[in-house]
Amino acid sequence: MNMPNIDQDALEVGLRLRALREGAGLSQRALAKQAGVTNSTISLIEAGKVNPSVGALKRILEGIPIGLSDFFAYEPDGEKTVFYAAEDLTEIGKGSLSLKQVGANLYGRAMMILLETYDLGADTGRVMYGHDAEEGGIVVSGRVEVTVGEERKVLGVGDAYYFDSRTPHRFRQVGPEKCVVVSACTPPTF
Amino acid sequence: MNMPNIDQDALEVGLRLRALREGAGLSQRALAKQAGVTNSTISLIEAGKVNPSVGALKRILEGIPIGLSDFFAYEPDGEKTVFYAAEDLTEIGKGSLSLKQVGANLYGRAMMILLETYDLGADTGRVMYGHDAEEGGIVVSGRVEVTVGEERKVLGVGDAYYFDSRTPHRFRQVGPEKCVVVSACTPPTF
DNA sequence: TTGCAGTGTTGAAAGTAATGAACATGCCAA
DNA sequence: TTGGCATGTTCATTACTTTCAACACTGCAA
Repeated sequence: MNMPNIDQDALEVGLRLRALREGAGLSQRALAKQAGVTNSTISLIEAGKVNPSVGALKRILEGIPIGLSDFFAYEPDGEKTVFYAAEDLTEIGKGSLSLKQVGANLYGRAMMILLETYDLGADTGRVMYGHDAEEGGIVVSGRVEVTVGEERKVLGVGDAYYFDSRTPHRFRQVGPEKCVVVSACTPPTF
Repeated sequence: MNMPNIDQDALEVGLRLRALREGAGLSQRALAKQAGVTNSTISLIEAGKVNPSVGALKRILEGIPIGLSDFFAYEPDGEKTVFYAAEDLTEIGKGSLSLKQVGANLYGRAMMILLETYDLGADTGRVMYGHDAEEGGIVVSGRVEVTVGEERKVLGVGDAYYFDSRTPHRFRQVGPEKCVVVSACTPPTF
């Protein structure tokens, strides 16, 4: 009598919750305590054996923390996507640095692929990512000065880089034309 | 024993569902039939008397149709937001036309405010929005040629426009510098 | 009026999620 | 080994969502 896809949805929710919880470094009991539910509830949800109420899920997600909208932003339909038209890239950039992401979100992905466009004079400033991740890329057009730790180098077309995101790093456009870089990085652990 | 905010959340979900259902022009029974649940379920959810399961809510929303992520994108926390830092604007642009939206979504809003940046040569092409809406804006820098219906005019700094979105319209950057426009438009009715 | 079709609401019963207390397992130290 | 402490899992009970059927109401037509 029950529609079979309910189990499918419940399992999807469960797998996602487990990934997020483990990514946050929390045990079922730790998250349960913070969320005000029992560890059984989380266990059953993660195993896909129940179809949680939105209230329960909301409280649990608050302990991670993540919002319901972001949680559901990863929908099963999206995971089938393989090809992306150029205009379908998700724009996440700000200012003179344009970042176009392949896919609308990172959920379930091991990598984030970016098309980075540095306008003339674009400069990320010195940034220090706190999360444990790695990133690398290849320059497609223009030139960019890359500083990683104590090392500094101007990269041209075809040049590449790869480093640990925890190392302080900086990108600065140089030369007369915009710089385009295709990069990849492991996502921040939730 | 129960936390009082559960009822608050359930009511929030209910009010939102009712607004969306009525906006879609569906009766409780019509939506229930399409979603594979009973009208009682929808009635109780909308009244905030129950805390629906995600499976039930997902099936119901599919009949509207709207996804869970979009449904929850309107969160009570978000409605308090009044000020937005420049870098917090939501980038929704594509290609040489950058669109930065004030706020992450339109739910509960009567208007969408955009910061539009047209790169050199940027051109929207002739567009025809099917929904009943109105839009207007003021040029902040640069120059843009605007075509609305049979009328065409080049707007400079301080110039403005206002028209019905259903009228075919086109924006094309002209002159030696990028063009920046602050615009507003009424959102598509859900 | 009467009947009919539509609307949303409300009861008791059926079905299911959440609880609380067990259980099994693995790891580390004494 | 033994104990202790953490992990995730399972089961019967409790609590709640969902259903089914009935209800009250409105508008419209015969």
